[in-house]
Amino acid sequence: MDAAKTQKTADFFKALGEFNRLSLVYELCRCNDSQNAMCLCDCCSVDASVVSRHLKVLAERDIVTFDKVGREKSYQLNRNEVATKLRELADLIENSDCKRGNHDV
Amino acid sequence: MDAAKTQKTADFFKALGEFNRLSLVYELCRCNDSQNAMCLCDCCSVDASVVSRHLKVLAERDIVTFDKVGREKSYQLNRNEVATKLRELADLIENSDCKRGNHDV
DNA sequence: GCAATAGTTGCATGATTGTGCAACAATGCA
DNA sequence: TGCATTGTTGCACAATCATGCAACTATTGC
Repeated sequence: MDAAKTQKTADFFKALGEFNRLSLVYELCRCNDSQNAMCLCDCCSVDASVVSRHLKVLAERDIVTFDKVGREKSYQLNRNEVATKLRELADLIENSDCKRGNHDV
Repeated sequence: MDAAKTQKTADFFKALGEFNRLSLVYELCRCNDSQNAMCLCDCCSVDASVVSRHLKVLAERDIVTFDKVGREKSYQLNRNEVATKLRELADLIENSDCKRGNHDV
């Protein structure tokens, strides 16, 4: 596991590791339809600028994606990507150890 | 999803979302045997006090557990707990949406 | 008892981060 | 064209956090 990859994984977790950002993820998780930023503001009681910045972080980590339509940005949860990453780490943690010779995952 | 639970999950991710802490997790992941703190110091080039504090954070989140034997503390990764938590969120993210009526996970 | 080893804690510090407000750009609508 | 709506960005500020050092406790071994 090289340092760059470790850093990237840490950044992924860090993005999920903040209350309001995780609330946004849950909100997007609940609704199958994509939501615009103003709608997402309602789920966490902070300024719109804060939501904007949080969504930017989530998008940078590929946790959410968005389509720009007119003046609105429509966000949706990147379900496959996020679930896959979480399962990858779960598998690594559960299965890799010295005895099985799995040193380098 | 109530706020307290969301906060707890966020704290779990935050604990994994820091480079040196994640490196410690990977290090414990690689070796099936439990490792003492001084041994774990080698995997990230920071002061022993820093490692001590990081391990404390990981233990508070149930990511690692330890046995105290004499003056040494022997750490091991809480594989089941961590893998289960990661898979739970993966399942939630992949499966829950309004259409399936799964609002409240 | 004394020195060495393992680990923790207090303190100071620099960096990062979350936040609100105000100003701004861009788009839609009347 | 004028105005409302959506969203972003600059700025300031407070809080959190990662870190190193030094001092400390506790245990082991001589």
